[in-house]
Amino acid sequence: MKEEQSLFANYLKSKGLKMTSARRTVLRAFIKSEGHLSAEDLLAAAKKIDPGLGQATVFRTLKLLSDAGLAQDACQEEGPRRYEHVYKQSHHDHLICIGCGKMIEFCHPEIEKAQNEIFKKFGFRGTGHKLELRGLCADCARKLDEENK
Amino acid sequence: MKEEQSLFANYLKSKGLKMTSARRTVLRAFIKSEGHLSAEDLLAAAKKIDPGLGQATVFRTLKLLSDAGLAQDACQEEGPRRYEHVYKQSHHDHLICIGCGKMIEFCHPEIEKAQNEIFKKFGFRGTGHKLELRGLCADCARKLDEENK
DNA sequence: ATGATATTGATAATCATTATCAATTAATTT
DNA sequence: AAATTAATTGATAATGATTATCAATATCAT
Ligand SMILES: [Zn+2]
Ligand SMILES: [Zn+2]
Ligand SMILES: [Zn+2]
Ligand SMILES: [Zn+2]
Repeated sequence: MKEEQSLFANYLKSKGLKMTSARRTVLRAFIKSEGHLSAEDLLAAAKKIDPGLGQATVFRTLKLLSDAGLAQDACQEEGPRRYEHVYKQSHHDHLICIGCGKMIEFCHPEIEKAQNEIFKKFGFRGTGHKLELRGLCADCARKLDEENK
Repeated sequence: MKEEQSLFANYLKSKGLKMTSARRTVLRAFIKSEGHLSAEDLLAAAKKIDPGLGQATVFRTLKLLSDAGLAQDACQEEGPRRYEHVYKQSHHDHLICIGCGKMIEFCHPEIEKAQNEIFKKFGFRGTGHKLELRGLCADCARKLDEENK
């Protein structure tokens, strides 16, 4: 928490940007948050700290947090963009049930390794990736089978 | 081509929907297309066949093609949704340069295999996945290094 | 051909995000 | 500590992509 604070502060200073109370508010709300949250979610959380906060500021600050390496956009389901913590957070990918929306986070080392091979093969300097597996969870698969019976 | 025609016709019939000239136009334009195209792209192509075609129809038909299994949405870069052929097309994933936008399609069997393991591990019935690797191509990496020199 | 129903294109509406801008605030310099 | 400079803010308008609405039209099983 304190660490994320100073990481963000350093980032801002390095870019000639200012640490403001609005940004502190958004950062605090983001740090307290969990999972994948949209700008709207974060605005709601931040307004509990400062009701006067504007929504544009949340969009702007979320982008800064992303540039600063504190946030990254999580799986791109339909709907608004969603962010999650990246600082001190282990990398993971997402498995989503297209029936009920349930989401599972996982990390598969071999996939990660294979991705590096791809980068090398095509002469790329890898910076990241997004992997999203989609399917039916056991419950939803069963339900579907019964319906089609 | 003829095959995609009849696949689509069958899909429509199975859903109680109608094969119309507008849908035939969109399908023809889609079949002739290559790569990843947006609704706007497809509208432009389809208007060359029938200038009176409405854009809403393209959005609607693209969704139908997707439901029918002829199209799927390709990598989700910023901007509008993009579709690509799926019928008789081998599966592939995408490698994108964040510098110049260059995109490479690849398929890595081990990644595919590992994904099936994940599905099994969590009791899912897999239906698909989207993997997007991001990085700098050799050219862009070199340019960046020189700038930061 | 007839009738029931799906479809069309035009248009308005929606949703998420960005741009604009005058007033305010933060960091620097005196 | 005040003045200076430039970035930031919140409100609001604008944008871009997509979806909803609806009266007129086209399709298809009968
Ligand atoms: Zn996650
Ligand atoms: Zn489920
Ligand atoms: Zn592709
Ligand atoms: Zn490049």
